[in-house]
Amino acid sequence: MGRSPCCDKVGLKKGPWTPEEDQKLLAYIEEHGHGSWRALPTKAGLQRCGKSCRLRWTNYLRPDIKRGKFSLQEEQTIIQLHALLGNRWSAIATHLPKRTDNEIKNYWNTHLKKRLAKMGIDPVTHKPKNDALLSTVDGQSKNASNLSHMAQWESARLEAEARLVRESKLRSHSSLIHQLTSNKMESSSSMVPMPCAAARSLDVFKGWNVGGGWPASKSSNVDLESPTSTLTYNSSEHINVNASASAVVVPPIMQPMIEFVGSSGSSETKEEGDHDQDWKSHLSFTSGLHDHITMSLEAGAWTGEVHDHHQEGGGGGGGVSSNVDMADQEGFTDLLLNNSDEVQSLSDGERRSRGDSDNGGGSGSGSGSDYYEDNKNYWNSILNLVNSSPSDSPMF
DNA sequence: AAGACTGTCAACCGCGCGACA
DNA sequence: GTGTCGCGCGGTTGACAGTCT
Repeated sequence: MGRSPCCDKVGLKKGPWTPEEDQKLLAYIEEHGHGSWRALPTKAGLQRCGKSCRLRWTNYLRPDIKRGKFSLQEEQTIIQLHALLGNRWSAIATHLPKRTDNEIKNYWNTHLKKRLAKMGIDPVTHKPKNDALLSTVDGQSKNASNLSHMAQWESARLEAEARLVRESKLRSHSSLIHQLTSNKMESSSSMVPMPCAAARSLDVFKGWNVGGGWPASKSSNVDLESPTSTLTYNSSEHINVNASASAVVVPPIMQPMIEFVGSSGSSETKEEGDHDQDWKSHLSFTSGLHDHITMSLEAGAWTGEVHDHHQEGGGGGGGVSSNVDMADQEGFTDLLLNNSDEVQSLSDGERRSRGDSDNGGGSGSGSGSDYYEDNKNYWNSILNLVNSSPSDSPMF
């Protein structure tokens, strides 16, 4: 279709890679590492541009790539992270080890997007399509806005994680090559370990969830700076992350001060039913306009309010417990992942009540409540996903 | 059997960003 | 401060295989 050449140089090969080319590239990288991608093709004796080589390596030849069908768990992860991050495939890929961003992107476009659309869920907003209008009515827009703030912050945080993982991968590349050459014949048993940075960054994130949790901001020195990306978290177990350079990209409109107010210090997911009574948490965001927006998750319901930032006190200590009623999550994942035809055959109301049926049943008295419930389940499941570190997850 | 249609996925392209001189 | 280079990301394309008519 008359594409313009990707490289200035004429005579470079394009199109599908031959096994011989693969072998050359593989052999060269195993021996020397990729170094400069631009210089690689000539050194490796390939008639390709460096970009093409890089793509071939990262998307196909790399040894730490898992191919084949996506598991249900992986599908769920992709959907949830996409709700949070949008089309940031590389960031999503960092949470799916052994999957490439290209593969995830393809899978989303060919499978998941269609499935969501088929179910009447907007694959972009991840909301039921007819809720898009409802959401602008009354106070719901406020909630939507608050949730959007959460998403922005989470997005920034996950980007930072992604960067850390990438940097770590670079650092560990030489050891990967070494491992490659020494374990060449051991094939899949010699998988590349998860980069340590991932664990480290997720440790940071566990600060959201760990016992003791996030202390109140003023008394305990919770400090999230942007754009220098210094995150300091002082508590009995001091966690101090200085994600230097540009690791955290916080949207300029939002410099978040996260403040958790919880009644329990337990990090463990409470048994179903417990959380309704004895846990609550607040997520507080401080916007550039000094509005203090508090998201409260009390007794299983999201509420939102805006305070004058300067009048806000320190808040009590204790940890957040962003635990999620697993039944809620199941409702969510059922909706997304189970037999779509069956779900499709249900009316919207039926679908909602199905998804929420585990949640006390009679909550869906009106569309507004439904909206609350939908959002609650949806974001609960996302928070749960993000809160569970890869090391805790069965898939990592 | 053959052509049309659809789904899948590897690969390409353009753009933006960071590093460096 | 500016220009250049190299890299990575996300969007898009096109070849191929499978399915339908």
